[in-house]
Amino acid sequence: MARRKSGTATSHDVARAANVSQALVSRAFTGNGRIAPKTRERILKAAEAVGWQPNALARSMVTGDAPLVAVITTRLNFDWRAQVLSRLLKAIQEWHLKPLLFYAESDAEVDRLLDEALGWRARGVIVTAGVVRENRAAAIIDKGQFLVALNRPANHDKGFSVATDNPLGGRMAAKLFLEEGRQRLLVLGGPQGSWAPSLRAEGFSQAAHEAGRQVAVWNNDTMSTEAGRACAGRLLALPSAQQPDAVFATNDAMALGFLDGLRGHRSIPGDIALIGFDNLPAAEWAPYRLTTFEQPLEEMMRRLVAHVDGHSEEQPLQRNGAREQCPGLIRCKPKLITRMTAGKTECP
Amino acid sequence: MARRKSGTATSHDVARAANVSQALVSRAFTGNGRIAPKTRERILKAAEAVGWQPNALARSMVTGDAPLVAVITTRLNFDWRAQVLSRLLKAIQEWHLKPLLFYAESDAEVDRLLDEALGWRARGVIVTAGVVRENRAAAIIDKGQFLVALNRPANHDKGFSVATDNPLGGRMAAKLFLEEGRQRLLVLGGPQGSWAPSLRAEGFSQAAHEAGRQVAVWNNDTMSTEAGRACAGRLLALPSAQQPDAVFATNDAMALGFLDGLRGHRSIPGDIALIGFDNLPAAEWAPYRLTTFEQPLEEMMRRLVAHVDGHSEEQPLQRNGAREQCPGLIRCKPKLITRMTAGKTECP
DNA sequence: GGAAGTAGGGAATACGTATTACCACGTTCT
DNA sequence: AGAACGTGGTAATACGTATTCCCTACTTCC
Repeated sequence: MARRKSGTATSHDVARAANVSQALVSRAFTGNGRIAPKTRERILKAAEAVGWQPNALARSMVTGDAPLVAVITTRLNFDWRAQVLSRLLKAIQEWHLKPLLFYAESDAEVDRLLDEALGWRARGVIVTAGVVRENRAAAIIDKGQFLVALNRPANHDKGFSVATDNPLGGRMAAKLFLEEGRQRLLVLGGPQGSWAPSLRAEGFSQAAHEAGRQVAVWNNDTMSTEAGRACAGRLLALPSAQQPDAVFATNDAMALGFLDGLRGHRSIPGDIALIGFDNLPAAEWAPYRLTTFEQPLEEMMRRLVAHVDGHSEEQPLQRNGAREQCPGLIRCKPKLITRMTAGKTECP
Repeated sequence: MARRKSGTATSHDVARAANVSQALVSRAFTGNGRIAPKTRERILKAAEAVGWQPNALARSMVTGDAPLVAVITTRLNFDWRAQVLSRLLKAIQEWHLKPLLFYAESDAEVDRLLDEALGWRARGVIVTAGVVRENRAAAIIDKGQFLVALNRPANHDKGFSVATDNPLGGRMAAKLFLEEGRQRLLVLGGPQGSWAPSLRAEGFSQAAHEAGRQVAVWNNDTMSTEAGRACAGRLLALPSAQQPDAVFATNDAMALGFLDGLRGHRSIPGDIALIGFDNLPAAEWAPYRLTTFEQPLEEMMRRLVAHVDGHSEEQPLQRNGAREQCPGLIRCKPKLITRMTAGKTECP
């Protein structure tokens, strides 16, 4: 199990090479104590020669603070996750923190991974996949670390959750359909108990109900393109009087598959209008031209990292107590990207 | 800068709570020394009560071995990178290592990030983006750490490179076109000096030349869908006598954009056959049905991690000295996925 | 010219854990 | 019964760095 015990140089080696004490080597690299510029220069050169640089582990131990952030993620198969992770990594890097990644195949693994993350004494944990059980959330926060959940509940009073304003997105989609005069509304939802997709569907349904329209909801366990294609088949099998003329897919993957399933059978947006969610790159490709919502990833990451760094004195844009049951929730407004599948005045 | 100095519990606290020495607490968690099962149980319970678990940093320091792997990555915008990273993270996790991610926006940043990675005394570095300069590679390997490059050269005698057999893929594509009787061949290449795309293009050209065919190569700086679409426009503007009837795109992103650019103007594969590389999820979507090469990611990751863990006694499948100038190169065979755009007997 | 102050640098210690050396005690074998 | 041995545990030390406290020598000011 144990590897090399001492192959690498230490600050003492550098000290010896530069004819100074080890303390000075440390000072040369941290810039904390008093040191003459000339000797500092000499030490840096000696370190270069020896091929040494500060051991981040030892440094973290003595300062009692490791510049690490744990990030819980999962398979990057749905593209959206890749978009999130990409910008998250960039934001973390710009904050001069190091992301330690934990890959959770299932929600059940999250607990164990959180424990491992705690073991590294990271500044905190960013959860982009899975569910954080309340007692685990408490364990993290009670130790003074932070907990940030992305598009999911933090499950703790002092937890922090950054999310798109999902209900608002749903309401906006419904509003657009109603303005177009659509009558029979359908939602392609996520799994039972999911957070973001359910809130999108709820917002949509609520706005539709207020306008006196009924809404059908079809839940999907995977939210994949395959699921979207299956929904298209299900729709085509319906008696024509019951067929929806407007569909709100709670993510783009489903919307794209749905479009493919309808291709050749229905005209879009003539027969059926469609709105997605996420604005994946593929949404603007020629065969799709999908009207969808862009989540303000830049803003979300900014707010997230701000909280990470203890700047949690943020003014939450909107807090609402009852419905989403998450005190530390920051919601960012989604932006409608209008393309061909909905919202355009029907062109010749 | 400095955070909490001592908020968290230590093994001494646990020892006190369980009425034992600190050494026993350590033994209870590592299972290394002799300890009575009964007291071990008691200690574990005490730790649970105190809310303590081993400090991975301190542990790494004393054992002289941190179970960390540095991973250099970049923007996950081209989907392919997401596929790679996803499986890489999974493989690393299964190996009980922790991936420390470094995000490089440009090749120039890689040097600095490698230094940071060295600072964490990781077991080694996995490079999936950017270029490793030779002196940096040497710095890593001379310290006894490993260096693995994915689909790029390791730039060091003892470096290790896991890649698809890119030239083979190119040759296979050319062979398929030739069997179909295609006459005018075009390659959508990558940037000047790129590694994998260039090898694919070279393999293709070489096989074509052996059969007496000429090959045009169009280089693309970004290899994005937009670049592919631009190439389609360029092709359509050509005099019809010069228009290619077979195109090998060195990645799927370009192939997909190329298809979109041709849509409505040319019939595929009647007028033009097309082969891509990577087998992105979108390649099998209804509007594309792209014939392409799947890279054996599972195998690549397995070999990669095997090397990471010091099992570098691997028998390289194929080593070739001269052409690719990389002694520790492992090449895995790409797999042709035949769909509509090439290789099918043209169906009614 | 002496006193006060300051800059530069060294010795020692702490961080939290794993591990080695060592000790006490009970067991087994002759 | 005495010796050899195994078991369960403790004290002390090392890992590599940051930091505190202290000392020396040099500057500056009256």
